[in-house]
Amino acid sequence: MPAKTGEAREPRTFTETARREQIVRAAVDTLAELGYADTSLGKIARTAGLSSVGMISYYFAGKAELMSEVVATVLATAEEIVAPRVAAESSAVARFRVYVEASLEWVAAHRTEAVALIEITVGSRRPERSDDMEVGATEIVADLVARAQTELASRRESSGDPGPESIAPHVVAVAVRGAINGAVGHSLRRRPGPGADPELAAEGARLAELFVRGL
Amino acid sequence: MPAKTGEAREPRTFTETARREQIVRAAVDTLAELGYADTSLGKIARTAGLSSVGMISYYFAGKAELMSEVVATVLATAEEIVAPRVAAESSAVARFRVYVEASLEWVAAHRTEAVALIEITVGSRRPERSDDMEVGATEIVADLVARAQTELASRRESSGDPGPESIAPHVVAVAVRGAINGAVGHSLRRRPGPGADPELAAEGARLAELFVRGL
Amino acid sequence: MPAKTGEAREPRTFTETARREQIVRAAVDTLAELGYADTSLGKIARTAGLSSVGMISYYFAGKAELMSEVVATVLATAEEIVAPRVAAESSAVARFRVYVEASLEWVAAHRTEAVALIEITVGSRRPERSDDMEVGATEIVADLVARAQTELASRRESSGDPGPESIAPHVVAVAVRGAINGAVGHSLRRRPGPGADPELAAEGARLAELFVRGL
Amino acid sequence: MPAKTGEAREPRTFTETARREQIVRAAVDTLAELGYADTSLGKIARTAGLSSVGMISYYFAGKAELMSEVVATVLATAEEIVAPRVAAESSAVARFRVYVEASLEWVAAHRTEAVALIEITVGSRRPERSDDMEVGATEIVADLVARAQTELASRRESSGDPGPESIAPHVVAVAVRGAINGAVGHSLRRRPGPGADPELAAEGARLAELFVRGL
DNA sequence: CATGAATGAGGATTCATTCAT
DNA sequence: TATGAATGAATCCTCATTCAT
Repeated sequence: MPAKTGEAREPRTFTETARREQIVRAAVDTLAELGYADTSLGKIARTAGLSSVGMISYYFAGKAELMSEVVATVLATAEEIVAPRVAAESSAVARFRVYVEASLEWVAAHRTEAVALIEITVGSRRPERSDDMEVGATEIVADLVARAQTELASRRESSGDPGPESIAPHVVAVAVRGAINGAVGHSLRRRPGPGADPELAAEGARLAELFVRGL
Repeated sequence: MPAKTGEAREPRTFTETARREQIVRAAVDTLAELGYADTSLGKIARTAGLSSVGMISYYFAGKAELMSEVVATVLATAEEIVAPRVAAESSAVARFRVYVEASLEWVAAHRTEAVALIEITVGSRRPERSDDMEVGATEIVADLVARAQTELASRRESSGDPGPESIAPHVVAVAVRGAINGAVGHSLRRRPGPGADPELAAEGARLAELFVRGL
Repeated sequence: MPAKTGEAREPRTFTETARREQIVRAAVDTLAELGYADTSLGKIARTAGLSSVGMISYYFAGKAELMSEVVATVLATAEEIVAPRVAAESSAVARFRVYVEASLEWVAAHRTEAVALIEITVGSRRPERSDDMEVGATEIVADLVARAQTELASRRESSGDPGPESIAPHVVAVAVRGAINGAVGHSLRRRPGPGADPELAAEGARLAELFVRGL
Repeated sequence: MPAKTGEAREPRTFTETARREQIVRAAVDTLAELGYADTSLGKIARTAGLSSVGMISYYFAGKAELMSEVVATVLATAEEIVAPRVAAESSAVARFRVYVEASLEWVAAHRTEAVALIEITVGSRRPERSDDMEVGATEIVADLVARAQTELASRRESSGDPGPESIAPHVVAVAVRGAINGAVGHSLRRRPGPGADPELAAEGARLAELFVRGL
């Protein structure tokens, strides 16, 4: 009975950690391939090369916990890529631009993970931390947007150009997040199956430019 | 033996049409409430007030056909709203702007249908006409974008202002579609349950402005 | 989706009623043969001669509902036997005596049902109406005891004999119920397997006499 | 490789004995709390604070052996209390009376153990020594009853009072055992959860009086 | 001594579909 | 037209047991 996660941080043995990772990876693949509705523990077990479905139940307290772990794991890898690149920029506008670019690059390189994330977010009604994730992401973007707008406004002010009125950061943030997710879906429709999509990465700069102009 | 297909256009009697509509409506409600994964024919039947599941099987060849019908029906009502408003505009930029506004207005007024649509699109991997729908919608938007960009370019040319380079219409289109769908998801997270979301409608103009600036 | 019982009194078709009875009967037999812990829907289905376990789920909302139905059904047949015989007596002491005798006669003739009842009562922690049943039965007996004691007291009073102090009706009632259930268990240990136990019926009069003396 | 049997009387090391006791205690608690049907080795292990289920399998040959041990252990403690008190009495009637009182006192003080015992006896059909135990107990009581009846008869004879006919000792014994077990069940229904039930102890004298009158 | 890994069977339940009426 | 009966697969999960370390 190892699992039980969420409550206490029990020490994890090596094999347990390895197995959990293996299962999470298989879950990601299965979600991306079949969609949330057709993803069952049995299919995941088969994908993982496990003989019994019970093995998953042995390492995870239930389907919900597995899905939560998938969300947490995938989000962590995404943040690992995006966050430092954003932090490295010195101007607010650059930070916003890099967020969009880096997000699309991550999504291009980890399309499978991105699809899995979206599947869980949309497919599952019970909030398994995935709602929080989209909410959290949107708030982060809204903050980036607000700062970029302030920066732009002060630049214009010094040049005597009033410029157009700012669009509510929150609206821009929702649009940005939607555009990123939409790009993933579009990519999957254009080029089904697993693997990266270089075209997607190339869209990053253009998408960033699109939104920067809109600020 | 009525239904059975979506291909052969058999004449439909009155009660048959009524029943199908009733079932489709129940399917939409159920999808929006429970999500694709938890939507079963049984649940739909209960929502519809039908005592037997067999009734659905009687009018629809299978779950897939019902889902296809849901997609088709919902899409039709959306187009009914958006298309004429777009057509009524005289300039290409106005048409693009109105597309975004009208889309968000429809989505605000028919949130349940919009959610059902997204659920089917994302939740199920078997293409039940919903992929075609998103592909088609994106193409339409791309066309609107391209024409608006041309119009803007010719205006600038006549004023001697070269202006910034245009962003690939296709990229903009994907972003627009994604932003619209994202707004729906966000609205649902912000205000769960059925019913319209006025806040959503109010975002339309701002979202449109955002993208027009980006053109 | 016929079942759903407990909430509304839906009309029952003939086959449905018949099937439910068949399943309840099989459940009683299985409970008596294997004990609560080893009684599964699968075993019940096999006993009932049903090919699929799903059939039970089709007619009962769940295992709990089936168990409740078993309790209700068995209790009803017991009451049908015992209640009128008790009511037919004119004196309170006779009513108490007949309650014990009739109870043991029912238990002797329907040993299987009696065992099933005890199995559910003891084996299941969630109160599926079976706790209420034992509580209710005990209260009824306590009432019979109290009235019989009053009657005996008034008889003694008229003869000038004070007699011994009365034992709390509630204690007697618990003892009576326990003795009846204990007799069932003992009978099963003495003569395992299904079928009636005439010896048990014969014990009724003696058991009744035992408790009447104790009043 | 210690346990493995209940037959061979291998010498037990200290830790082994301690572990077995710990597990048995946990089994008793779990049985009383969840009932036989919901008691699994896993639950017992958790109750015992053991991290692995395998630990139980290491010390007991199987679930059956553990249950047998539970029965044996609990019975031993009960006998330890009841037997000497019975033996201390000089008259047969007093011995019978004290048996009932002491039994209820033990049951009141060790309600958890008593419930566990009943759970195993009733819940499981495979005779795990628990049948023998109830059979044996009944025989002991029957003997006490017979001797008490003889004693009473000889007393009456010397006073010239024929008195009522004796009730078969065996019937009385079954009733007594049933009443004791019934009192436990009733106590649990009245006051769920673990811990002693003083009310139960108080019933002992009244229950004893009830049966003595009946002799 | 003790643990954790692994397995395979069996648990209840839900579901889409077919069929007879 | 419509209903309810029936089926069998598939779902998630729990369990007792065995095994290697």
